[in-house]
Amino acid sequence: MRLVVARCEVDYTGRLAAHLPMAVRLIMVKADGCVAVHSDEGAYKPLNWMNAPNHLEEGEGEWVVTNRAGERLVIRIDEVLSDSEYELGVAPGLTKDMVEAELQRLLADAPQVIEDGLSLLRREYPTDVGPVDLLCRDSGGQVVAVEVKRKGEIDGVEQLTRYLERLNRDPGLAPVRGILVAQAVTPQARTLAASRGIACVEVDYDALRGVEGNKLRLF
Amino acid sequence: MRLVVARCEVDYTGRLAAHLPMAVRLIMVKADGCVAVHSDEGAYKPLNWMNAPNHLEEGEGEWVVTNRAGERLVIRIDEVLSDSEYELGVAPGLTKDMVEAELQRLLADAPQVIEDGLSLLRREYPTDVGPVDLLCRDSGGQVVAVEVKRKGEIDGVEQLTRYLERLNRDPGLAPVRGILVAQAVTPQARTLAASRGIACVEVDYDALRGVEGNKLRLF
DNA sequence: GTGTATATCTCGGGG
DNA sequence: CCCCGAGGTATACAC
Repeated sequence: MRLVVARCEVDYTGRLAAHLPMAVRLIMVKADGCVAVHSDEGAYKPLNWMNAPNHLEEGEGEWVVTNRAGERLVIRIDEVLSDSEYELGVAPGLTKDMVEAELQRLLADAPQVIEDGLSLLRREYPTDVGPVDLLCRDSGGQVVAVEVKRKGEIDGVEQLTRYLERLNRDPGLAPVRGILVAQAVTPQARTLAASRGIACVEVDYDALRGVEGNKLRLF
Repeated sequence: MRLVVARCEVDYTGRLAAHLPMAVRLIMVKADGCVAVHSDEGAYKPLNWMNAPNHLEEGEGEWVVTNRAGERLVIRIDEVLSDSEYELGVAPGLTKDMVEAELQRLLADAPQVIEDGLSLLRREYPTDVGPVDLLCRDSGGQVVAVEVKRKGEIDGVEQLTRYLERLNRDPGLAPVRGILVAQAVTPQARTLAASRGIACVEVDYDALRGVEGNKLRLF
């Protein structure tokens, strides 16, 4: 990884046009060739960047980074304050817990938490507008499509609505009703869901995780 | 900005739990106090991070960053390979062109490009499910809701559908029809739109920009 | 490759 | 503060 601290000016043209006036910034060039320009605030987003794969041409006081899509990042360098290279080597990857996939798995193992008598037919049931998180059958035999979210917002209601629209065209499944399951559902999402006959259920994932959750809470 | 290259191990607990095994990585600490851990690939996303405002406690071989929300980033440092500080100073911000806001402005000035005879009633017309990009009237006097996107995809159709649902409850406006305007509309979005009576219009933004566009193409 | 869903999304605006 | 919408979103995954 190469780290250059320099007074520079940056222009990006591609999906949009962006200009960054002359100032001291950090330029990162990583082992995969990607380039990022950072200011002294904001942990997450670089001001400008160009992902790998790309082509970096380092000229006199001007770097030009281009990619296959015709995007172009031009860094005009006024003064280099520091320029160092570090060998980071291959890094083992990041592991994550408690993302939606795990919540979905926990709910798939215990659908009765969502509604008494609910049983799982299939996870990730495919439709032509995307996969339904959980396809279930209720105690009365009706098919139920369940959309799992950490936070229940409007998007989740829209998504579930699209699935129901498709599922209800299948005579072998219809009539299908929908349930949005989340830790918390926003009032707007709840309203929209109600207007479309979609139920909202809030579940306590900490409780759901049970023993696994106990381990996590020790942190 | 402080740049530390170190062999370290990182754990984040908060919205989820994430673990990053021991390896050499770059730790950035910016002037606003935010912390980011980068590997040697991927321009955009840090592996782990904690935005400002936060509290950084630097102990013996272990940094602990916490924030108000109770999130916690623990960096266990095995070996420091480099540790340097740079004064970047205040930086002027990034300016952008050609984002949706500008496209919307251009279309607001020339609604006839969308459809012959179309005239603008209001930009950002407010509804209780969000603002409609352009509310127009067509040559026959009917009200038309226009959703502007750079790329026309399914969520644009959903968004417009929500607006139409509300607008058509207003007897002073109904019946309102919808048009999705974009540089390109995906077949899926087009199909969904058709099934809901929503028209799709593709416009050439380069032509729309006219003189401004000529300037941009000189890059 | 396109299309779809997720993200510790981030970031900004409005009520 | 929550909610919504946009992003050069990035990233993973299925078709």
